[in-house]
Amino acid sequence: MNNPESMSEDARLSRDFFKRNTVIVAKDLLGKRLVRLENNHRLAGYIVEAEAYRGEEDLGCHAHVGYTPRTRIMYGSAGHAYVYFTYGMHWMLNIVTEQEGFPAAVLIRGIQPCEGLDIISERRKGLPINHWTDGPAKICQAMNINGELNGIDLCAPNAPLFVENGIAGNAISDEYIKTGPRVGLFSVPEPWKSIAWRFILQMEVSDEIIGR
DNA sequence: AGCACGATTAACT
DNA sequence: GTTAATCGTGCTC
Repeated sequence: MNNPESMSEDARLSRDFFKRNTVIVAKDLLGKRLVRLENNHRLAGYIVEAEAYRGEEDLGCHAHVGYTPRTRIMYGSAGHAYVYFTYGMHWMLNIVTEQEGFPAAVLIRGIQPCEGLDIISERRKGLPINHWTDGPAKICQAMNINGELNGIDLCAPNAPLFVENGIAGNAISDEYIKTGPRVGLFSVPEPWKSIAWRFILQMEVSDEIIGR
């Protein structure tokens, strides 16, 4: 990471980035670029909202039930995709974090599209641009992310899905980051229901801001 | 084998 | 603000 070449703004995030405390990773993912390659298309968007789900202790985390076929991926090594199906119709994208054996992941809840807008608009037909990718299942619809990508390594050289260092290694100032309770945990006991592990980027991400 | 519920979304009143 | 859509997962019988 000390090599200037690896700090270029388009560098893919390494496994070391994800292999840290989940709450920190969730916050640090704000402003990074989520990239999806399919066929000859490149779709991308800046991550503007993310949530941390951390360990069996966290009663909001799927892994609170322990190691099952569904939670298996979260127990694996960092930087892998945990894609799951819910409400009978929606896919959700998470990125596995922390040490192997400790189940945790970051849920990607919102992105600001920046590449492949024609395809994204086609897939989100009829809806206004600000509602194309402002929810976890909407991102998966827009980027064609489904169970086939569950368990893939986002740090592999040929990965069809990965995250790029959108802001050239610079952290975003806390004044632009809003925190709050995670969404949708209706029957989860406290303190997990209210813990402020949701992170939202409050500013519009522009090429100027990220120094391109 | 059956059941309750879900890290949601879109359409509607 | 309310609600239907729709099915995998984990738990109980």
